[in-house]
Amino acid sequence: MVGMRDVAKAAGVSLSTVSLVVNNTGYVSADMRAKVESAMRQLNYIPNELARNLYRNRTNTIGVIMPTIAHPFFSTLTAHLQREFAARDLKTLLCSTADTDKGESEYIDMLQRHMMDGIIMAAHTEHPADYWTSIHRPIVAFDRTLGEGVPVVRSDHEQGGRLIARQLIDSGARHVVLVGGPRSQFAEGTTFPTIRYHLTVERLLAEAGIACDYVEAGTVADIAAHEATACAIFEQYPDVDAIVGSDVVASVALQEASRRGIEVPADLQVIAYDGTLMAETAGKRLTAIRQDFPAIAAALAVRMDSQIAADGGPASPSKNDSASNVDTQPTPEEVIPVALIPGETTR
Amino acid sequence: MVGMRDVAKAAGVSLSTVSLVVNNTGYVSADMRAKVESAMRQLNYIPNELARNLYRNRTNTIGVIMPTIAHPFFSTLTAHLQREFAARDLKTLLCSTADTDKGESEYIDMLQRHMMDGIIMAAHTEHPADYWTSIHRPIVAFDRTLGEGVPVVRSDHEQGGRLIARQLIDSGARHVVLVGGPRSQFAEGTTFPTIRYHLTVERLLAEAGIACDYVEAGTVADIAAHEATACAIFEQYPDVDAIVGSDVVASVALQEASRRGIEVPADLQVIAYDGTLMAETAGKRLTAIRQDFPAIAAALAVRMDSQIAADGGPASPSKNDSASNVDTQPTPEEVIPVALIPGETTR
DNA sequence: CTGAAAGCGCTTACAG
DNA sequence: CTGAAAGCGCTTACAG
Repeated sequence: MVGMRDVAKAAGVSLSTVSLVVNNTGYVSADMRAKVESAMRQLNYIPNELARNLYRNRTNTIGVIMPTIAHPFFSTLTAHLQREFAARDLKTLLCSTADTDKGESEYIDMLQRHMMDGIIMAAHTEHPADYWTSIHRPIVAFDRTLGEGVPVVRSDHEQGGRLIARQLIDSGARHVVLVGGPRSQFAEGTTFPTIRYHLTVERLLAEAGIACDYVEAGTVADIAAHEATACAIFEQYPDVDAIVGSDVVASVALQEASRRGIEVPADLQVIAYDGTLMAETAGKRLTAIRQDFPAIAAALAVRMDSQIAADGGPASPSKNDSASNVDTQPTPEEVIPVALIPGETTR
Repeated sequence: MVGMRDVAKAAGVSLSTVSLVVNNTGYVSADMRAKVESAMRQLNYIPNELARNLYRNRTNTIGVIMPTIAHPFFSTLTAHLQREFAARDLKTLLCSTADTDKGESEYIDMLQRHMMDGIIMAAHTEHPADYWTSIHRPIVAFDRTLGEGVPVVRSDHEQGGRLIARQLIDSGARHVVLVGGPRSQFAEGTTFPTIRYHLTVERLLAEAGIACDYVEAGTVADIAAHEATACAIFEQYPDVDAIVGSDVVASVALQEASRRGIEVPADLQVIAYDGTLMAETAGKRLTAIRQDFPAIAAALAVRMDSQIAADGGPASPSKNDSASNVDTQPTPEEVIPVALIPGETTR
């Protein structure tokens, strides 16, 4: 491997001069620069990023922790995140928990060992808040509360709930089935804000006197379970006339309705929550609550910027129980609006 | 940051002893080990991976170059790749060209700068073969030929074509429309083997005297174009009675057929090529040629293993025009069988 | 403006 | 079995 030393020797200059040229830093006379550049070309010199990484204690890599990239929600989110990061010269490392049998802890470990500069946390976690707040490295949460000092970006699920409820009420729905994650996630103080749309829908429908049942699908990574759940709805609630669930659930429910000869939207309305590509490729264009992926990704990246800036900032005075390198402002929570995109599956 | 030096000092031993304990290498007496371990715990020592990376000239990271992770084909492939890599303690770096406006060259550059140990190349490329063969670092191609010394793993698209043709012939199709990438990719010596299934289908249908038209969809990353194309088919070929395209194209075509009141599969058959989750969430379960993602990922990972082993191997004798660190056996091409999964969209 | 030196935090021969 | 030393390939104060 040809290194800076070789270039320096060939150009007849010192190591530091080569470094200055490579990094385009400081002042180097024109002919020095020329000599170095020609030597670099001659030798086909390529700087080794690992050495820089060590010196700077940075990898310019952000990990994205999520259940599985195979789920359209996360692949869409990740695509947008990658765009934001790339614009900042940051790389995107895939950290799927379901695709690898690695838990979040292993990825956090990698963060601690400086294999990444920060982490976007978008998977469910069972860790108590003090686990997350004790990490003292750049973390930004997507759609879940991890404790003081960990900024959160999420969609406005209450608004999503209101939009769904209004649609259902206005169109005269009478028996709504909501499909979502395990009901245990609804506990007070849950880290999992997604379910707020369910709570909002339930409340508003109750006020309007509309029947509303909740059906548990498996966890987000268990896509087969979603399919089974969607089909089972029709057995369990033969008079259902509206189904609300993720894009996957909604698509499969729509397919099953068609199989049973149920008219959509006349006899059954279907609303998808997420609004990924899959909402457009189902049997009909699904009416969907669309999460604003570009805005979410942009907000996450901005938060990450400041977490990283704080991390690189003034070293903490070594009393590691009281001080942190990372921003500990009262947890900022940024809420991104959603929109109801009318499709062919609602009246 | 607490480093090995601090641990050594606290434990009253030398740096190397700490290193031996951390890496669990060589022989360390029990009480030495105990002292070191307690010091590590005390100080909450976490090894800095960057230093190791520099020494070993390795990052244990594989980049996956693809058009966009938002496309179900690539998100599925990537999920499986990540599983294989994780089992080998390798991380997966996302390298989407369409999601970042970065070309493959930028990712290859990162490979050269040792920011990754290897690359899986699964995007289309306009570079001539000598570009790829001149890189001399671990690269494994998925479904495209990049030149001597770059191993290829691909699905058996000829078999896929035969399965499709047989299905269409046996079911009495009379006017088939094939949807695929730009026809220019069909040139002799193309780097893009995917289109072989189109060629096979065309040939077999011609032999059977069945009409077959080819319609160009946009590039794989341009999903909106796929949707438009699928709809346009019905205008352009009113008597079409079978459509073959990617999962996305097939799903949208099926949706459009339903909108037009066309009976599937009685009056129109639809076959999806890929067999991702999306083939299951369309209006009906799509009959699909399923690419064997687990097998593909496994094969890619095995090839990557040996490319990396060769890369770390004996240094080339510095005559960089004749020798390479990387395996230059006659290009191995591994062909993975596909399967036709019957669904509700064929007769 | 340029060069010699120290150092990023670890690992690994090599003596003892 | 343990320690002192050199080194991974670069960067950045610091003298000249």
